Amino acid sequence: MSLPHAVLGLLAVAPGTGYDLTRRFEASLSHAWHASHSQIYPELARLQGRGLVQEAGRGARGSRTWAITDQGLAELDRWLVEVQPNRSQRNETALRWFLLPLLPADQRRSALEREIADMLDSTAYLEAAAAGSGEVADDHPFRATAKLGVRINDVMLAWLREQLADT
Amino acid sequence: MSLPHAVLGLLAVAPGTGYDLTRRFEASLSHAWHASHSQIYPELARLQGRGLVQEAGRGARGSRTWAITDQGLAELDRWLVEVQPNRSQRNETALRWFLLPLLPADQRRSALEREIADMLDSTAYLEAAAAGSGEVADDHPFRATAKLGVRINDVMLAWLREQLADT
DNA sequence: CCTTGACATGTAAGAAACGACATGTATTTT
DNA sequence: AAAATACATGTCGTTTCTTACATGTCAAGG
Repeated sequence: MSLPHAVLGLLAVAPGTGYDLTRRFEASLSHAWHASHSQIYPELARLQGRGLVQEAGRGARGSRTWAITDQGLAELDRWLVEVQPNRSQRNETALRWFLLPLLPADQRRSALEREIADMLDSTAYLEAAAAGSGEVADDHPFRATAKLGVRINDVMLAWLREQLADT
Repeated sequence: MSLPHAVLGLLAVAPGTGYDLTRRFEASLSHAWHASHSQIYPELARLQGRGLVQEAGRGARGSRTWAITDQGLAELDRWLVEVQPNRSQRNETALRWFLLPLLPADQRRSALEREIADMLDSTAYLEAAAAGSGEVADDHPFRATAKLGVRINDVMLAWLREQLADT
């Protein structure tokens, strides 16, 4: 169960509201861990109960800004360093690519074309992130990861095009 | 919910028992979709109820061999071609890599070293699969996907080493 | 002969996640 | 001024997943 550590990680970069975290999950973590607001709000309450986050102020529209505590930072470090990683994954795209060879050639081609189109969208998005567009500029700690994403996408795109050529 | 289609996909390659499918999930699908036997047995029963798989014989130790039906193949194709892919993921490794920049340098280095070691193991495994070791030899439909896995691992390994050098 | 390990199938309780419901405020656009 | 959109927080029923429990067979090695 990685949700609490994903939330702690995002709050370690900057404090934020539940709403804000929901968007950051979509924007930065979408290729790693998915969570919706209906998970995030209860998780913030649990983390507060454990003393790992605290309210750092209230704003307009009843918003509550959360910040990670020292205990929370310690827990995040402990998890990253000491806890045995769970390498199991759930990635529907990977499953689909795996099963693609089972399709007849014409259907396989159109499926591959859809995947290529989606991959181009994804790459455009990641390249913007890797360039640091708009965001916190150069101190942005996740720049390197976005660059990795771009490289992986390049490899995947080349593979998809090979598959299409071979079909 | 991709579990039923993952099971159908594996049965489309070759019939098998629940136990056998459990191992094939670990061996072939571990980088795409995780499922344990306690999910697989009930899922086979549900798929049978929908007419998508059928019992293809019984063997020693009370084993039941399952095969995909024509209806099952049709459903699998339909899902691959018509159903809108769900691009959300859950990948703890990706989450960890994403959060790595938050660690102090010395801890980050040791975490990176562990990741590199695990990546080497994974690559060795995938290279064997891509070469078609032991398995169904050249008609093995998932060879191409294993090759993609190897290429992605190469990119990830290079990135990890860069990160380590930069830390 | 006995033990260990791989083969083999299930169930059940609890945790996690999803999708829909529910409500309200502030800002921007028409 | 009104409407639409973005901001904002929550809950609830259902589905899905995990972990542990439970049981039994067959083959190989000591």
